[in-house]
Formats: sequence, structure tokens, C-alpha cells
Amino acid sequence: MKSNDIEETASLLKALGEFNRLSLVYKLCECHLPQNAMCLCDCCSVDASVVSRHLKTLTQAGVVKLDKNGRERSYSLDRTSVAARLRALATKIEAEE
Amino acid sequence: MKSNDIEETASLLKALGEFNRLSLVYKLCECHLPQNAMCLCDCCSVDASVVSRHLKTLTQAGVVKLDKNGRERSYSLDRTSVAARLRALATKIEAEE
DNA sequence: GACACATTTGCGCAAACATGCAAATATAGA
DNA sequence: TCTATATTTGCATGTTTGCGCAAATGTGTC
Repeated sequence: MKSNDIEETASLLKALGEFNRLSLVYKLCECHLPQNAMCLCDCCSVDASVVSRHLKTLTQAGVVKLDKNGRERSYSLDRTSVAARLRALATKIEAEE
Repeated sequence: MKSNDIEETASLLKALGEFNRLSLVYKLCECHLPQNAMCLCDCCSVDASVVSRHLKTLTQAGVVKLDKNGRERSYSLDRTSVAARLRALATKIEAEE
């Protein structure tokens, strides 16, 4: 197992492993359409700046995708990628190599 | 989504989302038989006390199971449980509810 | 009991992190 | 250009966390 792979997976899990960030992810989960940050503020009672920072963290970890359309800045889950990475980890853990 | 569920899932991901802890998990992954902590020290170059603490964290998160047999203290992955929980999260994230 | 070995715990430290507030920035619309 | 709104960033703060070392604890063996 390469060190880089471990680091990469750890980053994903760390990004997801914080209460407010995971709440954001679940909130995005329920949204068919991309959401702007203000809308996402509702799900966790923290300052907008905190939400902004959490969304940045999630974006850097590849959990969330950002679409900029002029003033509109909308976030959406990268569902397939995240699901695939979690499943890959599950498969690895399950297998006795 | 209940707050407790989020907290519980976040705990699992947080436990896995640290480089040395994830290294321990991968190491345990490759072991057919339960391992003692000293053996696990090899995979990450940190003090034994640190490994002990990480293993405790992983145990509390339900990632690892501890068997005490006299002096022997051996750790093993709770493969099915962890895999199931990761897959459940993957499924949830993938689904547009 | 004395010893060796494995593991945990107490302590201190430095780095990372989550947070709120205020100021700065960006952008659409009047 | 001016304004209103959305978002980011700088700063300060309190908390958490990972770490190493040394001491303590547990447990089998002599």
C-alpha cells in the first residue's frame, strides 16, 4: 500500500469525519439540484464563514463540486466518485489478502 | 437524518481519517490472524504508546476488536461491520432521495 | 518474590482545527 | 456608479489532537 494512497484516502475520510461537514453532505444528499451556500447554512447553526470554509474543505477532498455561474455559486455532491471511493475502501477492508 | 446517526458515522470516519490509524487498519487488513500491538508498531514509525492510543481509538469506533488472552492482546479488524457501514454511507450518498 | 516483556497512562508540547466576528471582495441589478 | 446580497479572508481564541518520554500497570516465567 503506497503512502500516497493512504494519505489520499485519509483526506477523504477526514473531510467527511466532522459533524458539521457531514451534516452539509447529508443536506446536499437530499437536494436534486445544486445548492448555494446560504441555503446550506440552515442545516448547521454556524456562521456563514464557517460553512464557506467547510465547503472549501469538502471541495478540496473531492466530495463536493462547485459551479460558478456569475453571482450564483452552487454546490453539489460528487455522488458517484465519493460512493466509489467508499466502496473501494469497504472492499479492501473486507478482503483477506 | 438524526443528529446521533450523523455523530456516529462521523466518529467512524474520523477514526479512519488519520494517516497512522489508517495505516494500522491496512496493516491489519493484510493479516489473517489477529496481531498484537508490537507487531503493528512496524507499519508506522511512532512510539508504542502512540500505537496503543490509536488502537484504542479504533476500538472505540468499532473498527477493531480486541481479544485478551492472558498476556496476549491481539487486535483484529471488524471487517464485515466496517465494510457494511461504509457501504451504507456510499448508498446513501449515491441516492437522490 | 524477582524479572522480563507488552501495554497503558500521565504529562507536556506543538500543530491543527473549528468557530465567530469584522473587513474585504465579487457580482447582479437599479 | 451605487447598492444590496453572497461569499471569502484575516485575525483572535479556545479546543482538540498527535506525539514522545518516562513511569505505572499487568502478566507470564524463573
